[in-house]
Amino acid sequence: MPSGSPIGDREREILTAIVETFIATGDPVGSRTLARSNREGLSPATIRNVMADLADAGYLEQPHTSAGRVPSSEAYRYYVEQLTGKASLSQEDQGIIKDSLHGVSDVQEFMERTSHVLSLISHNVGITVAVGGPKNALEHVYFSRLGDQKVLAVLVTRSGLVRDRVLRLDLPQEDLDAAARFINENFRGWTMEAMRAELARRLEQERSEYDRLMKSVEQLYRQGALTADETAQVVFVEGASNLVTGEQDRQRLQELLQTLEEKQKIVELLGAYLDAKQEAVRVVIGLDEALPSMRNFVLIGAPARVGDDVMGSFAVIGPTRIDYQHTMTAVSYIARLFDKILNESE
Amino acid sequence: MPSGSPIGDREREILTAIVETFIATGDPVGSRTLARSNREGLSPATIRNVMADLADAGYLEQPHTSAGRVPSSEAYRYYVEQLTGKASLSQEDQGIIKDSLHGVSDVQEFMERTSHVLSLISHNVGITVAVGGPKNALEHVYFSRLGDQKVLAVLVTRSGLVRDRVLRLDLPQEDLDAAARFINENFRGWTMEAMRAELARRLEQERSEYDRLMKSVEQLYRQGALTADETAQVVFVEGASNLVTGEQDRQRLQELLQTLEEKQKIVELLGAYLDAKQEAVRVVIGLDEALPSMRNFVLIGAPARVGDDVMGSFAVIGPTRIDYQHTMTAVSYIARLFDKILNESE
DNA sequence: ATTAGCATTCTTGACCCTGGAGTGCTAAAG
DNA sequence: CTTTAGCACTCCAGGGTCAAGAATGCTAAT
Repeated sequence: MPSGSPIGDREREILTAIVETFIATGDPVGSRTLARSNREGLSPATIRNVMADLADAGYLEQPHTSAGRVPSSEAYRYYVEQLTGKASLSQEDQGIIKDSLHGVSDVQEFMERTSHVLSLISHNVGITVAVGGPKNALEHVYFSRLGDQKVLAVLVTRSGLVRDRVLRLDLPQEDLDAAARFINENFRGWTMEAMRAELARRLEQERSEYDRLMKSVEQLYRQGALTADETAQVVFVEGASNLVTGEQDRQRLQELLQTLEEKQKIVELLGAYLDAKQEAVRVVIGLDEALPSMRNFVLIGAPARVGDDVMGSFAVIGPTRIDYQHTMTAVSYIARLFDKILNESE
Repeated sequence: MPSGSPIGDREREILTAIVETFIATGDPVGSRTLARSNREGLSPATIRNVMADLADAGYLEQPHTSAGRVPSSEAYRYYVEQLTGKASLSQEDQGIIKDSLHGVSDVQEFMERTSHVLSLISHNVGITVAVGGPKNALEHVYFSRLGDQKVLAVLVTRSGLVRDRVLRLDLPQEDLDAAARFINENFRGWTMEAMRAELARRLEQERSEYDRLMKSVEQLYRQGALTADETAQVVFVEGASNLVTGEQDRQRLQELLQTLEEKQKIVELLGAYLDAKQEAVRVVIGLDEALPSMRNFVLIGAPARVGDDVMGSFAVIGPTRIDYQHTMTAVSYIARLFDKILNESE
């Protein structure tokens, strides 16, 4: 054992070889097969020794005594770190993306199509989340009386995310129009966050005055007409059928599909792991910590940003033996494309 | 054989018994089991004779020589017709529905939650489609300049369906506002269809005049800002995980899931079978004619209507051995609830 | 018109067996 | 000290056989 340093040169090489052949074949890999495909002619016995070391160090696991080795989560993490990230997306994939996203210019639609595209080119589950985050710039609001006691509030952000909700309010249309005009004139272009803060301040200040306008605004504000925060997400999950090809048994498969149906959970998952600050693609190995049904599944995702605003996220969920390099470049490509398209369209 | 009349009294009884036990157990049912559970003490041999007749008439099928009989599509159709439709939904199910739909008042949200509810209480796939049909009454439109050459058009129907799209247009905001005011003042409450027709007429008429307002309106109209027709649907498919429990093999399961992911196909399917005119629940047996992957699956659906306007449809898709009675009452209950809730909220 | 009896057919699950792949250890070779 | 060859051992996967069970169709008796 190369005591001390966790992994030496030879170990690294063998480890990546194991990970790669396992990803390719799906079968536990043994010393024999490895020896054959290895560039430097190492004998199976040598490899066996190294493998034993790696197993001790926690990088490999044995399904049972006389089977080959399977990479552990640790191994995948290590493997992913090794990846250069230099690869670029194949012409074919770029073509698929271009075709699907042709002419799209608003966030929602981009997200919807993208989840599909991601599932197509990754052959796994493509997920996108659009959050109406507090950093979004307000384009305008619109209120419309729907019937007795009901008001429809439509809120549009600069990037084209539309959020509508029905409120229980009883205001005449003219008051609604006045309130909308007031907000649009004063706050167009503000971030949701800032707008809400300022609005709260003014409402506080002018509390005493029994201004009709401000009263309407206050009621709307209270009822959440102006929120477009984390709870206002739109989630797209596509390509669940790709999971059937995997080697899970029925039960696990069902649990997986169920989990994917719980959009809320998915949003939390992405939210928890995809840091707004980080630019690049992030790979999360060991999803079962958050979601037990996701044992042996990984998340490859990136935040969706326009300039410095985070509009949501892109992700692929697939088995640990996913094609990391390919998926990572795909996700990253799409994230960059998103920024580019949305930025220029403003 | 009771020659002539397709099915006699005894035949009918035995046929329904077969269908029911097959639905309950999922195994091909043989003469022996049937004889035991049958109220009038008929011997297995007698039953065998009848079964042979029914098989000749095309109501039963044999997986293989020495297995029991399985109902054919014909048998299910016959069985469903026998159903009284008198059953009412259990308290429990009503509770689930009430809880999920509490406080919902707009179509979209109703649809979204309903697809979930349907999948929950049917233990199958729940589907809802909201179409912005031409019969919808216009509540109002709103246009907003998004950036260079881009306009966001928001169209709200009386029932709360919101349709937004981005157009390639270059008009100043004031023109957009004027156009919106014009449309809202003149056409609020009209059906989309009528509004579009009238608008087309007026545009035609006033063609010569180079009215700035009408020019804006025309451009918007041309770009489809005012369409909310069949192509503008929102589809919700929920509960695909329920299919895993079925006895399909991997391949079929995957095909099924893929089909369900193709929302467009689903919409067409519902559209093809759910006639707007019919009031009640409709059961379609033999889905594979339209969608090969849907062999042995049935559709139980009803149009979603508010008054006389069709807003979309509710449906459950499940295996032929679904609980017809239960599912039918559930779908019908929801369809009625939809009408009730949406009607009163207007 | 029913039913009992019987030979026949076909699936299903249990069981056994063998081949192949892989491991770990020991001892020899570099 | 590192590498390798050899070998005994373990375990899974697949194939084959077998017996049990469930139904059937037919014939003959009621």
